[in-house]
Amino acid sequence: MGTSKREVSIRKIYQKLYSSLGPQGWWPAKTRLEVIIGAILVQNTNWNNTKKAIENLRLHRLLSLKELRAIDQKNISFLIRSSGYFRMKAKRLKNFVDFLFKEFDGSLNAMARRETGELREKLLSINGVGPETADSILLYAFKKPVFVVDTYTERIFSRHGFFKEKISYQVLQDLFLKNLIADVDVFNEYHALIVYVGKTFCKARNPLCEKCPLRSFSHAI
DNA sequence: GCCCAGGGGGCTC
DNA sequence: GAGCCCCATGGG
Repeated sequence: MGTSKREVSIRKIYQKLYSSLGPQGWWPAKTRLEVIIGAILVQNTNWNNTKKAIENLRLHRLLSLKELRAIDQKNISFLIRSSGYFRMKAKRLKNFVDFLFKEFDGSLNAMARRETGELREKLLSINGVGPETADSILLYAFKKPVFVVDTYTERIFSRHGFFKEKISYQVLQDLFLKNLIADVDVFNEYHALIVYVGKTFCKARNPLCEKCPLRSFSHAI
């Protein structure tokens, strides 16, 4: 399992996915704050239910830092029920807003100017923001060159022989960071394409490998 | 490091 | 209509 072969495959798989599936148009949000809210609400939940919660917040004029700061947590939780774990997630939204006002005077622009590594550490210090959520925010809200890893990434690349045993978030992320040129647009599309393949073909229970664009990569490594 | 709670909505069987 | 899964995380 040579390093060079692995590097080539990481890039070839991206090219294959992009050429067969095209751009995915992520992140589906109108503003930076919407990306952040979506990243928290989508945790362990499908995007459909998350979308309903966001539209509910929009309907109540709550896609605003001022309003989110002012409103009671319980009122938020009622509106985001569809995204599941609604009490927890209302608290997590509040945690982020509190963090932003405490650290950056409520300014996403001020936050965006900080260095990526520092920002990642700060995001991870927020209760309710783990590595995947932090990296999604860095990449999709702040356009920082960070590769987002998720369970689909692990499943797909594990099935294609990149690793045999349980792998840490960091090691999996490094596999991509080391083998790709740091490019926000590529990182954006690659993660989105992986999610699409994971949802559509590489399912946990009934894999549709015969229809997967990556079927010819079954012995990639 | 493992195990469990958080939870609605859609899909499968 | 029961069972499973979904763009995770934190606490014990």
